[in-house]
Amino acid sequence: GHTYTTMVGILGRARRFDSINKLLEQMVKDGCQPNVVTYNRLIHCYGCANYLKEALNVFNEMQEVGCEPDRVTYCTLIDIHAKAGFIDVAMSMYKRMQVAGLSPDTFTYSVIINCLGKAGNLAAAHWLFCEMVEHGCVPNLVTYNIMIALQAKARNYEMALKLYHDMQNAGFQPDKVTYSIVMEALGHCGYLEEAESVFVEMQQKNWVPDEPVYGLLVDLWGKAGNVEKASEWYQAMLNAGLLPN
RNA sequence: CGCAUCAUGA
Repeated sequence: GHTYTTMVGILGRARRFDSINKLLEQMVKDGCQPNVVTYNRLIHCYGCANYLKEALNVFNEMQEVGCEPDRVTYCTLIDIHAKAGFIDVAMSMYKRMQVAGLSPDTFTYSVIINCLGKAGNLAAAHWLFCEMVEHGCVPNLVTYNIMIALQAKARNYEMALKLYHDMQNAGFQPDKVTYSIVMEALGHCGYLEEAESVFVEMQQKNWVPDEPVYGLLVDLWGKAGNVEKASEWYQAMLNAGLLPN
């Protein structure tokens, strides 16, 4: 049983779907019933290959043979559908798993929140953020980063900054991504000096700025019409040994 | 019980 499940994982990574199906036949012939993990791996492999319909078929099949989908099954399905842009399917899976008495983990919540936000459904994203807390699922650094980015994109800059502070109160140190999101928000507000001071703070915290961070500053100053500042940051990037994209 | 899903700035 274990060996078969392991093989399904290996073949899945190699995208050998025909071999997988043969293996499953063999497995059943040997009297080994595929278990939840076998199915979960199968669903994940189909999802990665963008065969979402097949993934859903596996989901239905496993229930027909009396194998109850678990938390990972739902998380995987939500994950692959959200990433492929099928938020409606992801959301209905979310509802289904709640009916089954399960709730997503922090990763899965983050994926859904991010996708809802990207689709412009900020209200739903925020609602889900609240719901995950109610379910006792603790937001982590990435979850906060996502929420800050969404608020910033919706131009709710004060809300973004509030979350930025909430995050620190919750005991999370901002990382490179947080700083870059905050800098972008400040820049779009026209607070370019503030954005630069965030850059300084970031370096004080020993974060090494990467190309996107420098690129952001070049872009912000450029859009503000300050060619000197933009060139300055461009030079700083080159001095840091980074190449423009 | 374990194995299996791993998200954010360009």
